[in-house]
Amino acid sequence: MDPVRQAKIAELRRLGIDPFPTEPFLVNTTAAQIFRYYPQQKLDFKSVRLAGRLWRKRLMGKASFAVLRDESGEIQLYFQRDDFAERPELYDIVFKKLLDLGDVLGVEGFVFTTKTGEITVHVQRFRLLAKCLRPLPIEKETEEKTYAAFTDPELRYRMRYVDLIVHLGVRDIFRRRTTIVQSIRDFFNQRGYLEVETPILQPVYGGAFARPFTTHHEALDMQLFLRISNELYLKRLIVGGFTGVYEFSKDFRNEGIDRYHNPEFTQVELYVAYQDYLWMMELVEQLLESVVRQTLGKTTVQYGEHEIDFAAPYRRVRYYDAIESSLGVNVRHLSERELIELLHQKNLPLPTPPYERADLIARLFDKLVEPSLIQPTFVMDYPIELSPLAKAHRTDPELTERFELIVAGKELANAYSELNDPIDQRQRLEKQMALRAAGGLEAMPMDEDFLRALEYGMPPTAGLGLGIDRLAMLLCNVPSIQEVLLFPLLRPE
RNA sequence: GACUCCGUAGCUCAGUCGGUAGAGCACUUGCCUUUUAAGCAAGGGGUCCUGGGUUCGAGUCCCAGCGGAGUCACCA
Repeated sequence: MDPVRQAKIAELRRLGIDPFPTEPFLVNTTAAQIFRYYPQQKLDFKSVRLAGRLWRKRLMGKASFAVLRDESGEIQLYFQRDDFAERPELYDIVFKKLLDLGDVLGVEGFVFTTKTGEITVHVQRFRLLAKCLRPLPIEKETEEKTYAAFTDPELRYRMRYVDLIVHLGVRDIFRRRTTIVQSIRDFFNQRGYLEVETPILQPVYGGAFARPFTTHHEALDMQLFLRISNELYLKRLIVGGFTGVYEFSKDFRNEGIDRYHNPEFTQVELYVAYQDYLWMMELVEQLLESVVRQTLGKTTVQYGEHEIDFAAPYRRVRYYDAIESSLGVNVRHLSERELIELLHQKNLPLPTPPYERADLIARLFDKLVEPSLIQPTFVMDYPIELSPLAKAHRTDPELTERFELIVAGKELANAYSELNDPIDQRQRLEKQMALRAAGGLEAMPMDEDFLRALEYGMPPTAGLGLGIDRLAMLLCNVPSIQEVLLFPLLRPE
């Protein structure tokens, strides 16, 4: 804490001013409302009350200017000594000396326009609502230059409250993120799908392939995992008779951190009975077009150097065709040796063993094809080896009824016609376990309860996972996931 | 995990060839009744990330560590 400011607290108390008063301060307008309505309706602004942080002081002799920043924006304040004739120390001492930038302040007065044309609140009374004991990194801007910008990403994320105070644009990002989530929720609710909550603490993890976080329940003396996915629980609900369920799911993966990955992240997953992945593609197009329109008021979004158009329909391309048109080679029937040769040719390292042919192909796709897909593109019909929870393709048993939606070179959504044959499902999971065991990885117990649920019969179902963080990155035009997470994971201080 | 860059005042940064620690903003004091990056004048403020080493002397050079950013790898 700043000793100068601590001394000011003592001085305020001596003057009978509580630096942290209890009484509420009722506001009746905001900075943005004043700017919007005052020019037409001046009479409505004879007695305004607003609250926010003291953001700038331009002190002069008997009159001074200041700037107040509230949630809606900034507005200039005007103080005159004459207004405080009964207690001049309120102006000379309290306002001029004891109030600091960053203090939370309530003001009362009338709106006017200065000679230079700036809409300003002429303050007649003010009350300190909370003292700010640490100096804020307040930026000063001119047309050419920004002074003292608060830019260190670590500090911004570690002290997000300061970042939010200082950078109005950061608040906009998180408002927009909430708009995105709400418009997805509205879209699903309008169609009658049921929002549910399923366990975050799971005795067996599944539904994706990732290392989990492990924890322990004392009373049951039981190992538990933070979910890496909620897929298997939502499918149990389809077995249970719901025809459409979704969940905004915070998932946890014990893996590396980079600008696309945080150990906890958010997906929305949707499962709809009696539908397939072709139907789901159309739903996703409608969903995204609608969400983007509601969030931005149009269907296009600038992301880095690209303008991306979310208006339906989206291009559709089959997995092997996408690889062929990108590399000029049909890789589907190449031998393992030929695939390794191709990876060498393209200067790509091999995956860590044990790997299958499909893993080599996946590497080609991930490194060479996916990054080139900028406009929303459905890549369909993935190899069966890569998709253990997806139904085999109706016309080609080596493929699955699966699509990923790629936007700006990154996976945004993943969907299947869900595998509902319990015998096939068991075999596929067993094969995955065998592969893990061969790679020396810790064995993952089979989710027997999930298989039991399937044995009771799951209707044919279309399932979708959509990455909320990635969507927010796109619609906010930010290059890293940390910018759309209020509190991204950091090392301890 | 590998590599590259970075770490100096509350914030953003400069610091030459190794020779007394700097600027702007913020802060403190004074003047100023429509200013606006307000201005003018004066002033305070440093574990130069940490620990070693080289040197008469290290913010600067070397080594190690810690932290951050980026690229790659891992994450089917």
